[in-house]
Amino acid sequence: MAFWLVKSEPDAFGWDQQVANGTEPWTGVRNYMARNNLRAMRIGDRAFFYHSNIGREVVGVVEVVREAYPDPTASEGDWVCVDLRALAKLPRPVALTAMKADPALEGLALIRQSRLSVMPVSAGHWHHICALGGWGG
DNA sequence: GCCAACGTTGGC
DNA sequence: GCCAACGTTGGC
Repeated sequence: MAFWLVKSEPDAFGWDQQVANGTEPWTGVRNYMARNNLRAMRIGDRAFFYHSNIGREVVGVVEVVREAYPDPTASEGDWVCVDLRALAKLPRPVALTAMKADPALEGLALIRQSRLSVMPVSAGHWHHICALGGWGG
């Protein structure tokens, strides 16, 4: 199983909506590196749900339930989306500032490459952030 | 609201 | 194919 992190501005689409919808097509990615990451996702992979701009924290965990398929919101180009299902809310959201300050999370793509919207997370980093969030999952 | 980072576009 | 201009993202 691989681990990922996806970003969303809560203004546009937040964790509460993800939970309300259950399964949600993760559309609108228009960046090649992010697209490559979407394509590499496999059913059963897990991803952190991160609130950018407002909150700036990891708030929950989602699971990949459908692998990459053409993004219906793209009028041209070969962009893809995946379906993500809400799995768990973190008992304690993990703030960007906390992750930046944590030596165990050195090299985290979220910190290094702040503009990427879909990124891989190493197993080590994944488990560390889960622990910070109070989630045993 | 500002600005740095950085991906994309387009002129040459 | 280089590089300047531009647009967008996202932290502060």
